Amino acid sequence: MAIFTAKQHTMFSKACEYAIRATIYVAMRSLQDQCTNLKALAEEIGSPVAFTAKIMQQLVKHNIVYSVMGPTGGFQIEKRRVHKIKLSMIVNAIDGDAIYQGCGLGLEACNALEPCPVHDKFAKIRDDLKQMLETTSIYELATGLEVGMTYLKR
Amino acid sequence: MAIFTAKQHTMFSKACEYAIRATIYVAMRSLQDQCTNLKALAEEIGSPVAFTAKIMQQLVKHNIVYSVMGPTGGFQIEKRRVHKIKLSMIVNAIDGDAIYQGCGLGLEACNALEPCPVHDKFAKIRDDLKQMLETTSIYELATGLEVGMTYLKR
DNA sequence: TACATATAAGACAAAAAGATCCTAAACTCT
DNA sequence: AGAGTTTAGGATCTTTTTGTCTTATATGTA
Ligand code: FES
Ligand code: FES
Repeated sequence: MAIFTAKQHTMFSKACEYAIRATIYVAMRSLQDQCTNLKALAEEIGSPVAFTAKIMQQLVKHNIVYSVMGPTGGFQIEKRRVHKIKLSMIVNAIDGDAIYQGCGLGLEACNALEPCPVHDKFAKIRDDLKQMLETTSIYELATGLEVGMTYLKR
Repeated sequence: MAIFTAKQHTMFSKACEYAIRATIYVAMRSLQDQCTNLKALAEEIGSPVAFTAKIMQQLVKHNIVYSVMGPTGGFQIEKRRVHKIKLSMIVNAIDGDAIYQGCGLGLEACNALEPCPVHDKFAKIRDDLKQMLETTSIYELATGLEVGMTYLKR
């Protein structure tokens, strides 16, 4: 029937996954005063080039990275801003805030006064996720990548 | 452009949200030795009837609930099984296990030996979520609903 | 200035998710 | 047995997500 087969719902959308990977890579390059062009970026994070272009446009609009057109152009982040960019900013720009603010069972809004059955248990996880996303900077993620301890593709 | 506008990626798919709400409601009714028919169920959890039918079919296939056809028929759970049904069983049946087993950045598989940049921070959240889903029974969620402390729709 | 190269933007296409509809099969009750 | 009710299952439709392609715009260099 092709419905309900081999689904794999993930924490973030594909677009958001690419966005986070892209930002980390651009950040690492930016810390070395290097601009990153689209083709190289997509290659390094293992994402489809044209789709990545769309995502980068969004990140530019949300002031997460800036872009330079023309030869030698590409995407970059001001060095002094790298540590100010948190994961939550990227997730919010691409996926919205439902993952760390919304009701786990999809009710109109999470409301502790009229909680859904999973509210207490879910809110704990969700708040931890929110805390993690809001405190984790791209800087710390980029440095791990720079020293070869972490990977952006398999 | 209609792309990248007002997205709200959630923890679970819509189908999974309905599945969890439905199972909790059917469980509550089952604890009162009552069968629940599709129309009433969809009404109580605020879900589209036909779509809910598809979801219930999946839950039946995965032995989470059983169904009875014909008048006085509907969905039910054996009383003694209610406490054995964990949230993880429903999530796994509908959304798969990626949410609590997969890599947060969408890499082929989560691998601590070749971790993605967010692995350490993400694994902590994900393992807490897994633990929560695997230990939370539908029984405890249904009892809160029964005494009117929790709600399945707004 | 001309040319090459890079991103921006919009249209378009394919696949998956979300939702509906219709017919078949099972069951209850008269 | 027959009528009415309820779930099962397949086909179909719509919307969103994912992804591609083509053209415009900006910029560095000869
Ligand atoms: S009401 Fe559902 S998570 Fe708070
Ligand atoms: S490798 Fe990405 S979460 Fe483990």
